[in-house]
Amino acid sequence: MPHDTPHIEACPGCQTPDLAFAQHDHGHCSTDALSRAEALALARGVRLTPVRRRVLEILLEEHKAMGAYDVLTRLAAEGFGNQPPVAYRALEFLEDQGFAHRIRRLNAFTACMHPGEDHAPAFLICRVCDTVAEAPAAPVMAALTKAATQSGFVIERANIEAVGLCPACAGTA
Amino acid sequence: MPHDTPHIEACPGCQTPDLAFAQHDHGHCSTDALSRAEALALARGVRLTPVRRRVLEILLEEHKAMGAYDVLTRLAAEGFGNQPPVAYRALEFLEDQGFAHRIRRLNAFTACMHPGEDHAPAFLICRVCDTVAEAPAAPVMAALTKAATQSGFVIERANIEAVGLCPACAGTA
DNA sequence: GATATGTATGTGATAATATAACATGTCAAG
DNA sequence: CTTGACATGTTATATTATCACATACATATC
Repeated sequence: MPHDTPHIEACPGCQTPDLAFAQHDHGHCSTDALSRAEALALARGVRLTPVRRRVLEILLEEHKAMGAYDVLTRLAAEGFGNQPPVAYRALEFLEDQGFAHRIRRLNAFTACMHPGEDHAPAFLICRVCDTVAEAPAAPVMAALTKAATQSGFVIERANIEAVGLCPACAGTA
Repeated sequence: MPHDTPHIEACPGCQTPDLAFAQHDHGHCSTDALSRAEALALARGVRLTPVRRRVLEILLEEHKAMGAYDVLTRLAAEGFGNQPPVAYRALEFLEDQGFAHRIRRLNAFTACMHPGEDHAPAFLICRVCDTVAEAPAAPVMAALTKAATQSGFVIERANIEAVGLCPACAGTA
């Protein structure tokens, strides 16, 4: 494990969804997520190749969601392929591995801030500044699972996305 | 009110998400939703024009989600316009009025089964038979709102969509 | 080291989804 | 009967996503 200092101590803010909205040491935030992804890939025997790694880095630059074509533009500028499948494949890999999430509402992707932590995330999307935060959604999923179970429905995957105003933008308005 | 017999008595199954999954009097189910929409449109002073009404009828035919282009094909065959905006505008109107819902996961639309009831729906999407059910999501929304509020985030709209197996398809497998 | 095998990437083409912009038509108020 | 607001039609185009096939690269085996 590359984490001799527990994540919770190194970056307390990372435990809360406030993180994305508040000022924080984003450098740590992103390098931590990246090193976690690297460790997980190693452990799982999957390859975090240059394109895949670069896409993750790009997604990690900001707490925003990026469209596949935005990612592709960046990749192309850096000498990777410039056709859509290049971006979509890398993004699909990252999503499969839980290193990134797809935000259906935005037709876009965002880096996972807690790779490997087996979380059921809900996304809080600020419609003003476009910041996307992962909120802890265990209680939300529990309620959803309960409702589904009552109908005999078996949930395999769920996406929970909320659009609204982040603290900063709500304050300004 | 066009509902002298309460909906709950006329169609007990309609109060539960089981509805969409179970055998039921779908004729009642759909004419009821349609007449509710008509009444609401009248009350609100908005116009349920021929195209809009027809799109709602089409969506009401089944408990499935339809893509805008599928709707458009049907409209065109019936003498309405055959360009995408025709379908998208009608669908947008229906969604704005709460007569239909957009399922982001499927890039598709489904009729609302409880128009006017001010519900926060969660959708249960069967990946085998494509049935889409509206589950009561008040507890889910409550949990989500709570999580958001703790971060100072103000939710304006949310979409909650789950993919999995409906009772029938889960039984078969 | 040569080579077979699976996986990853590159590329061209195209499919599927969605919107912009503007012209025309319709309805109801004044 | 005209005006203004809303609705529809149509052309064009933007955006998002996938298919199909060729090439390259890693690693396991001989």
